[in-house]
Amino acid sequence: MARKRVGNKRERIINAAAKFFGEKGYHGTTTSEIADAAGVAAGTIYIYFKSKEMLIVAVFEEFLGFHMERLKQGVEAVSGSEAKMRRLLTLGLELMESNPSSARIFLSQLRQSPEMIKTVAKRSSRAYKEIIEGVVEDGISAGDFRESDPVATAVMVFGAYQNMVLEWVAADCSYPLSAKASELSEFILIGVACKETAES
Amino acid sequence: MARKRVGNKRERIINAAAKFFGEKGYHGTTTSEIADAAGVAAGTIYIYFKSKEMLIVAVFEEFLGFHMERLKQGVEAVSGSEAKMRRLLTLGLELMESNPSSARIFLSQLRQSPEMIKTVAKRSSRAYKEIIEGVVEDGISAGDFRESDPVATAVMVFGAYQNMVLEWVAADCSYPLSAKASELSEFILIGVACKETAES
Amino acid sequence: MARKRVGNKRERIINAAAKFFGEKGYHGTTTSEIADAAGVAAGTIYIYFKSKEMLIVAVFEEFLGFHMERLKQGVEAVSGSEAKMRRLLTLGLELMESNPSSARIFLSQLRQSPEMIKTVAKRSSRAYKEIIEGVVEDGISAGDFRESDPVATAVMVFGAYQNMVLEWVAADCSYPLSAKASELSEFILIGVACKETAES
Amino acid sequence: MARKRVGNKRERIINAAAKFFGEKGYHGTTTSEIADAAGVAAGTIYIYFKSKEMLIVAVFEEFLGFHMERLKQGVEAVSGSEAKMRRLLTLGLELMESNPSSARIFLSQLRQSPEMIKTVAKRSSRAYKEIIEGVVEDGISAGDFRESDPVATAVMVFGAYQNMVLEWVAADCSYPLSAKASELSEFILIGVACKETAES
DNA sequence: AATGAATGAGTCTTCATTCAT
DNA sequence: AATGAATGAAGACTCATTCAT
Repeated sequence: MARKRVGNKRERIINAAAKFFGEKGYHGTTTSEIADAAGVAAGTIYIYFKSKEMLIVAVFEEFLGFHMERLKQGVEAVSGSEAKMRRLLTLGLELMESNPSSARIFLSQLRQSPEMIKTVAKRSSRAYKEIIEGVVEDGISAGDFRESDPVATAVMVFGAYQNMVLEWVAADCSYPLSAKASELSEFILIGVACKETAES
Repeated sequence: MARKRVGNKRERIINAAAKFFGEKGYHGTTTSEIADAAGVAAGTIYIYFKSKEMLIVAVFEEFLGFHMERLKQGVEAVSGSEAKMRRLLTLGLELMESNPSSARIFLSQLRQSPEMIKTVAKRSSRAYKEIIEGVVEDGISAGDFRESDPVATAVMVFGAYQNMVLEWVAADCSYPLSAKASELSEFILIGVACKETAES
Repeated sequence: MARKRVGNKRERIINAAAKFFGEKGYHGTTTSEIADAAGVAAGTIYIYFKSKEMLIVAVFEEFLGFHMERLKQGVEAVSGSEAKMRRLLTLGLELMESNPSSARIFLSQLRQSPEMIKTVAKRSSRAYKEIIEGVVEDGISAGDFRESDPVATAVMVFGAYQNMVLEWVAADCSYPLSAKASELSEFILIGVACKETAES
Repeated sequence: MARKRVGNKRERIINAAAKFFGEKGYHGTTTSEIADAAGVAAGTIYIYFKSKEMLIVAVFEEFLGFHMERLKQGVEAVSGSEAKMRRLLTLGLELMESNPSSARIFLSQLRQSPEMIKTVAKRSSRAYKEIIEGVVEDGISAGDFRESDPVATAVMVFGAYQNMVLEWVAADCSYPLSAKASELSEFILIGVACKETAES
C-alpha cells in the first residue's frame, strides 16, 4: 500500500521504464515488464504515453530537465570562469553517477534508431552544449579563456565528458565516476584556457 | 543481375548489412532485406554468420580493422608528435566520412544491448585509444607534449573526436566532416601540447 | 461462427490440439492451424501454454486425468478380482475408442523425443499401471489370482492392452475396438489367474 | 583411414542414422549430422536414399531383417513349443539389448507420423507377430498350448514383450534387459499354455 | 481512468533437398 | 559417384498495441 501509492502512475511508469531501458536496453525491454514493475496494467501505459518510443523520450526528457536545472544552478552558484567550468563538469559526473540507468539511456539507448538520433539525441546534446557554450563564451569575454569558436569547443568538451561517462558505464560502473572529475577538468581547462603556461 | 557476382558472398552480405544497419539501425533492419540486397537467399546469411548479432559484430570488425590499419600507416608516415596527432585526427574524420553507414554503426548501433557495449563497443574504443595513447606517450617522451596520464587523455581525445562525428551524423552528414579537422586538431593539440603559449 | 463461443479459450485450444496432434502428429501440426481451429489468434496459444511442447503435455494430462478417474470409478463399481480386471480392460478400450485422437497421442506422439519418453510417457504408463497393479495385488491377496510380481505383471498387462489399441489405430480405427474386450480379458485373466495347471 | 573405409557408404550412413535417430529422435536429428558422422557429404545421403523418411525406413528394415533372421534361426534351433516360445522371447530381449538405438527407433521413432504408423510400424509388428503366431499355432496343433485365436494372442504377446522393452528404454537402459526374460516367459507361457484350470 | 486478455503482424532461424562442379 | 554451398519455404514464438468491460 505504501510503495504502490508513492507517486502517481505516470511517474511510476517513467521510473520503471528508466530502470529497465537502462539495464536491458530499449529493445531488450518489454512494455509489459515496465507495467509490472510500475504496478499498473499493460494498457495503462498507453493512457499516459502514445507508444513505447514516446515513453523512452519522456524518460529522457525527465532526466534531461532534471540535469539541466541542476547544472544551471550549480554553475550560477560559483563565480569565475574556471570555477564554473569545474563545477559544471564535476556536477555532470555526479549526476550521471547517481543514476546509472538514465546515464545509459542518455549514452546509447537514445541512439537506437536514426530517427531518434536526429530528434532526441540531438536535442539532448544541444541542451548540454548550450550550458557549456555559455560558460565558454563568458570565459572568453571575461578574458579567462582563450579565443575560440564556442560552439565547436562545446562539442569537444561535451565529447570528452560523455566518453568519460561511457567508459565508466562500459566498466560496469565499477569505480567512482566523480573521482575522475579533476582529471577531466584539468584536461578541459587546459584546452579552453591555456594561455600562460610558462616555458616547460 | 549486373551486381550479382561482384565479390564473394560473405563480402556482399557484410556490405549490405553495413548499409542497412547504418541507415535503419540494427533492430530496424531485417535479415531478409540484407539477404535480398546481397543477392543471396535468406538462409545463406547463416552459413557465414551464426546470428544477426554476429553479423553486426563482423561488420564492425571489418570496419575497425580497416580503420586501424589506415590510421597506423598514416601516423607512421609522418614525423613529429604534433604532425602525428593532426594526421591521426584528420585521417579518422576522413575515414568516417567515406563510410557514413559504418560510422553510424560504430557510434550507436553497437551500443544496442548492454552486452554489446561491454564486449564490442569496449574493444572498439580500446583499439582506437591505443593508437591515440601511443601518439600521446611518444609526444610526452619526446618532450613535445606536456606531462599527463596518456590513458585518461586518450579517453578525452577520443570523446571529442567521436562527438564531432556524431554531430555530423546527427546533421545527416550535411556538411563535409573533414572540414572540421583543423578545428578539432587545434583543440586537441592545445589540450595535450599546451606548453609555450606566450603571455596572453 | 456457431462454434466460436463453445467453451473457454484454453479448452478450445486443447481440443483443437488433441485433434490435430492425433491426426497429423506433433511435428506435422503447426501452432497456427491449432489456433485457427480453436478460433483464437496465433499468439493466444502462448498465453495459455508456454510452448508447443507444453501444449501437447497439457493435452495429454487432460486425457490422462479423465481416463484415470473413469477407470478408478469403473473398477470400484464392481466387486470380485476377475470382474474388476474385466471392467478395467473393457473400460480402457471404450475410452480409447471414444477419443481416437487422444489415443494416438497417448500411443505415439508422446514418444517424439527421448526427453518426452523419459518424463511424460513414463508418468502416463505409471499412472495406468498403478491401477492395474492395484487390481492384481488385490486379486492375489484375495486368492483370486496366482502369486506373481504385480509390478512386472502390470507391465505386461499394460503392454498387451496398449498393443491392442495400437493395432486398432494402425488399422485406421476401422473396426469397433470394444469388440475386442472379451478376447483381451480372457488372455489377461488366464495369464494372471491361472492357478491350477495340473501336471507339467 | 582405417575407420573411414570400413563398410561402404550406404552402410555407414545407415549406422550413423540409427545412432542419431535412436538417441535424439527422428525430428531431433538433422541429415547433416548424419552425413558428418558417416563421413560423407550432405548430398551423398540423397544418392542412397530418396529422403530423410526413406532413410529411417531403411534403418528400420535393416534392423528388422536382422532381427527376424536371428529369431527364426533361434526358434528353429530348439524343439518343443514351450522352449520355442522361451527362446523367442529371450532372444528378442537380447537383440534389443544389444542395440538400444535401434530399439528406440523401433518403439517410438517409427510412430512419428500417422503415415509411418500405417506403413512401416504396421509391417514391423506384422513380421514380429508372424513369428509369434507361428510358434503359437504350432503349439496349439501339438496340443502344447490351449486353443485360442493365434492372431489375437500374438498381438498380446507382442504387446507385453514390447512394453517390457519400452520400460527398459524409459529407464535409460539402466538394468540388464535380458534379466527380465524369465519373468516375461513365465507370464506369456501361462497365458498361452494354461489348459487345465479347474473349475470356474 | 484502468484493466489485461486478446490480437496478429512480423522475424529470426532451421534444415531437407538440390545441383553445378 | 561425390561434394557441400546454396536455397527458400516454413514455423514457433514475441510483443506493442487495442478495446470491451
